[in-house]
Amino acid sequence: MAGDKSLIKGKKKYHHGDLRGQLLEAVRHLVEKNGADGFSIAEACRLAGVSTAAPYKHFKDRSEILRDVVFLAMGRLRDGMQAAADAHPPGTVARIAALGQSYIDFARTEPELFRMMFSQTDGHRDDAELAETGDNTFGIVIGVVADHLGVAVEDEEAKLRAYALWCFVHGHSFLMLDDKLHGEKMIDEGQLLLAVGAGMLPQR
Amino acid sequence: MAGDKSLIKGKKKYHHGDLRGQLLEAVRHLVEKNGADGFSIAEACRLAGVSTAAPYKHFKDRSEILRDVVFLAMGRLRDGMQAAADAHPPGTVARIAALGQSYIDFARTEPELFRMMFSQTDGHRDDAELAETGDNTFGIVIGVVADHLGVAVEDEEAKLRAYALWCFVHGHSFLMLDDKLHGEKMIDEGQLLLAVGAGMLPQR
DNA sequence: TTGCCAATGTAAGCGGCACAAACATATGTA
DNA sequence: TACATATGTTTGTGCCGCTTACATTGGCAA
Repeated sequence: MAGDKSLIKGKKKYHHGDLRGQLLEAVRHLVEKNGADGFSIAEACRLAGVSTAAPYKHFKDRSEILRDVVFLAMGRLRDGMQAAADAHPPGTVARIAALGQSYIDFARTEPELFRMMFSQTDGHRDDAELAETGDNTFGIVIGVVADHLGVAVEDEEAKLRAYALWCFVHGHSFLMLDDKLHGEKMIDEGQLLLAVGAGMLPQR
Repeated sequence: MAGDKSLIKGKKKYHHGDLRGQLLEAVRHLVEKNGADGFSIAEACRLAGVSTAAPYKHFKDRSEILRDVVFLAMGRLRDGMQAAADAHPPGTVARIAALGQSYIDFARTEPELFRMMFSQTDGHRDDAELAETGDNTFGIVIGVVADHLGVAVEDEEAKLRAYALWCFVHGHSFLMLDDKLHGEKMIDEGQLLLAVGAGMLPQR
């Protein structure tokens, strides 16, 4: 019973236990550390303590590993946004702003992963599961915006405004990550979010 | 004189003539064809008809080649935006919208290159020339927005609105490339641009 | 318990790539 | 004409993605 599941140094077991999960975690960690291009499956294998061929028992190829890492991340983004929205009363502008802030915070906290989620130059553009998760997330935004407008979620203007909000928040996230303003503190993110959430830019 | 500079099949010259330019063009072509990850320097060498070691007489490493490709692209984006703005009278909302449309058109026309311009996970975030070109481009936007507001380009609100516009256009460009709306034709891009350019989203 | 099978690991090797010598050829200029 | 320099090739190294053949393990049926 002593040292049952613990991997005592040197006492490696042939079977890993949860290699799949460990690999996904290792890849996520490496992506965040070295960027989406600056890592290799081989390095993740070293982290997990297995041979470089082991991953191919769990994933078809490198692309599939990345897909799963992205899929997990998209789930976390969605859950975080849902929680952020739930922290404010329905119909309020604050609820809309909190949604956007949650999105931006994710980008700031896990920049390389966030970048990878939207840099899918691979074949994942047609992946049904990924698309569904993304749609669910956008659905949250539409719902919150529709609440604020007092219309049904099918309303075209709710969709339009939700999309415009998404564009704004998405664009700001990337420009921020790329430091396109070179650290200029010219914007009050929270205030701008409130204004955009309310449907207009600040007037003079 | 006959066949002076033309590369007659089999009659290869030892010196290439403009390998640097040809490589940049080859890389640009490959990036647009296969995506930012789906190409190799070696493949570009094959296109240019030289050995895989030749590029290192002109570029320090792969990263520097990509930097230059991106730099050229950023120049074209800037010039295109300037031309688009010049096609409309100063102060008009149409001028603002044309700027944004030019940006979006670039993204649509050269999607992979556009993506690469803003996926710099390499060390190019601190590159002075790149930053300057980007600043110049943003300067165009600020100027056009300031004109419309009737204020100086140093005005904080001009900057703020210009940035908000950039965020929106940038975000829409990426979401469009990633097909996040799955082809849903729910937005009238031109109209939305006009509204955002004027400083507010369409009211019911 | 025993015996076998499927799951899951390793070892070795292939081809491709980025990059580094060392060497070859062309070009411009004294 | 001679030489320095720029620009190309050949050859080689090490890493990586991925494959194939083989080893080990755990679970299940008899």
